[in-house]
Amino acid sequence: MSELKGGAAAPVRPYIDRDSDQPVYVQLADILRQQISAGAFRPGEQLPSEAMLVRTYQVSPMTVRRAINLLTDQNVVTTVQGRGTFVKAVQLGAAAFDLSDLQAMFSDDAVVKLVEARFVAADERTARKLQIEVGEYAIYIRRLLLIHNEPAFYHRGYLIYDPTRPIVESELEVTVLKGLFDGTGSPLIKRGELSMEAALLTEEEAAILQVSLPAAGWLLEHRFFDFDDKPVSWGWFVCHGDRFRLHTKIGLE
Amino acid sequence: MSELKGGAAAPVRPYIDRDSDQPVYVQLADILRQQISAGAFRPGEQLPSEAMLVRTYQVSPMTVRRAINLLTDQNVVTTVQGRGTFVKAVQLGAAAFDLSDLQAMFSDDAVVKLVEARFVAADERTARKLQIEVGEYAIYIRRLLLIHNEPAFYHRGYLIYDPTRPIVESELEVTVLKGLFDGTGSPLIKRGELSMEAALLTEEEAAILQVSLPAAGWLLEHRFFDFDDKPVSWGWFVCHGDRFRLHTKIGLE
DNA sequence: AAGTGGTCTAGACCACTAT
DNA sequence: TAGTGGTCTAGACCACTTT
Repeated sequence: MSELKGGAAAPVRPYIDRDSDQPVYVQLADILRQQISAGAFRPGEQLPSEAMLVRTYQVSPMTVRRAINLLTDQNVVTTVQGRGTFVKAVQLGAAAFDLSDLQAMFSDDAVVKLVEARFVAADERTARKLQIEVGEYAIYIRRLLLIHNEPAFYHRGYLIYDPTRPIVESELEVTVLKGLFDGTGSPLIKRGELSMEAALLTEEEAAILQVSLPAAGWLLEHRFFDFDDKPVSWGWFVCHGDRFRLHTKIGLE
Repeated sequence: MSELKGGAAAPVRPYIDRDSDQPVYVQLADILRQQISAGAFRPGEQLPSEAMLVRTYQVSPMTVRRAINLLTDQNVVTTVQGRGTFVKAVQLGAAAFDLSDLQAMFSDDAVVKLVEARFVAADERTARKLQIEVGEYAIYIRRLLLIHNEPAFYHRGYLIYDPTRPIVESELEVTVLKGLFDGTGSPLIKRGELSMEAALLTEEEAAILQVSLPAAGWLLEHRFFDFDDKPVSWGWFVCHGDRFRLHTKIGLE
């Protein structure tokens, strides 16, 4: 009867199913999101008040609150105290690219080949980044990450050399690179700074990645700190531009 | 007495200030985060149970819940029903780069110069992307974004031509580009797909951006959909690799 | 004054995990 | 069985905005 379009049933029904395995607040958020998506509330427009939603859907104020909070977290609506809840317009600046695609590549058929590992005396920049003295020793490592036997990532980095902390040995292993992505890595690391750049590959980088020049690539610079807030490593992942893209979506659906 | 290190006072006190303007749940989350950051709970270790926190800090279960939820949202802890709450290890794969840096550039001293706008017959790829027929007309626009009078972004794109919807005129304006970033843009757009690539600039791109070849740059491809889920535009922002970097942090602090 | 979102309570009940 | 997180209630009180 109410099937306006003769297709599949609507994925979200406009009422709360008390026996569902989905929490009520998730159901309510889904209902509202679906209504916004269908155009019932346009960007800039006001949603029904929380009190109204409480009456409409017969749930407690706290549950409505949680549903609305979900939508604010998802960048779908904004709330203004004393005024109401409003639908947000799509915002390019809110787009976020995460490294899960990269993570997927690592969990694949990945093999790390250690190209070089040696002690080096820190130059001015390295010393500053690792917060050590110029001329102090650090460990310089170069590694190549092969995926399906093809060179995919070239990693160079400096590691703090501290005989009292056995972080160095483990850092050389494959597992650490993987662990960095999936969170099974060293519990000694407290935080990290990352920055990403698009740049021309150097001759060395192109040679080791087996691409011909000129070529563009990603440079992912990273620095990690321990729980004393002291740097433990600084380096770059380099990857040919053709080898991956970052993807994301904004808005609804 | 309890000043172990004779420095500044600790920024977060290990108790709840009922008169603070910060909500209790935020204060509690801060306390726990600070304790984790200080090494009181290491990655993998278990936090005190919620019941324990209720007793310790004299707050209601719901308030503890909100504090813990904050920390899970911030990727600091994970909860496992029936087992407990555990500190997360730093996870590279969870790193997310957002375009707020880019947004900042747009809100600066930005001027859009319309380079070209004309009707084109859609080729196979354009037709597919805009979900129109091959040979149907679309609008092709090229724009240059100047920041402090320097060419910064080169934007090319195809727009749906639909006389019934006056989206075209407004799309040509500066405000739309800005609005896309800050969310004041068209309320007609429901969602978008974005993808980012590192690539060599073409001769045309390099010329218009006034850089010499070879050069590497960012390609930000975007496609936007209206509330009928029909594509309204498809295009790319191109930018010289030196002109910006993406930054982010993972872990605590 | 009336209406809005924001916080917080003090419990109840449930689902899951360990022992 | 005891302990854990997860949901939900039915209100109270507050801060803010609009009329």
